[in-house]
Amino acid sequence: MDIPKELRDSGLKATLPRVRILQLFQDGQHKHMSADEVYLLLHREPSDIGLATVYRVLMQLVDARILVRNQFESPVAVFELNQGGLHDHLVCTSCGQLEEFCDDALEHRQEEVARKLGFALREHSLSLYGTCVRCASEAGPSPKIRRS
Amino acid sequence: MDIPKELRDSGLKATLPRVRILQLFQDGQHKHMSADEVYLLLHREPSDIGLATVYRVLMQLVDARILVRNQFESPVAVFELNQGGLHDHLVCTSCGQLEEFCDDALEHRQEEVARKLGFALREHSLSLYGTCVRCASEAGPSPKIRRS
DNA sequence: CTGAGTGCAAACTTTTTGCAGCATG
DNA sequence: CATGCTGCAAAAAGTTTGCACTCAG
Repeated sequence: MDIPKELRDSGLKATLPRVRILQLFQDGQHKHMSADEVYLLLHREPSDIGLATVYRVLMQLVDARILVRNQFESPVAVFELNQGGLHDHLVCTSCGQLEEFCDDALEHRQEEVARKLGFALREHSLSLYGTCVRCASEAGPSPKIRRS
Repeated sequence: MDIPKELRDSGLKATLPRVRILQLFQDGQHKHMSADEVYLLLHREPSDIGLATVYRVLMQLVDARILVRNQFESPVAVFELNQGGLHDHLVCTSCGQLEEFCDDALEHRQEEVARKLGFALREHSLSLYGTCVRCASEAGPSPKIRRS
């Protein structure tokens, strides 16, 4: 899809930082990125886009519903394309591998629980933490995630 | 339960900061607290417990499985007593009201999904966001949560 | 008594903001 | 060419750490 157009359709000027950042997400190389990771990727080739701009652009893209912000366990926010559905995550606590999934039964049951408690459900965030096959089979996988 | 004993059973000396902090949680007045809230509550009566100590104690209590750390939408970590089960949350995005629940069907289904994707599930974090009855009925409820 | 624990202040990390200049539409 | 956007640097906000002193066991 034409990125400048997509931006303009959302009421944003198609400036270089915005185009480059959105491109990073659409390239699909890295589906989940923190502001910092975006900044580093941008600067793999010379660029003078500032970190503050990265934060501003990410926020605008979230407001424009182009991206979604996730706040897994750590205090760093992580962004990804808003692909409707697919907002649930399964994180390997050994290697950090991240799987996405969308399960209708789960979504359904959540609706039900919320209704039972008198809430109108608007959003949800479900993250499962465990060990992926690869790490489970290895003897002592080095924990890259957090010390907690 | 005897708080000093509970601490010693976990291998922690029963020091004043630890006792007072754990007391705050067991009093049940505030089930969910950030480090900052704990610090403020402690200082409602004169006290020289430092914020750094609050953070250290909270971390130790989490390590000791007495507390659980939650990272809802915002970047602030929120702590609560580890009551086994009951780890899911329903947050009203208008007034901030927080309901806890535990739904076997959901837990079960999560296990299943994880297994299907080849993961050994260890933990999960589910947060539902919506509008509670009270806020839904009011005209324009003031959003106290965050602007995102 | 003695090491674990503490208070304070300073460092760190992540994110936000103020402002003067730049570039898009 | 006007305003929205940007880069930089500085400030916030949340959390962690270094160090000398204190207190629980």
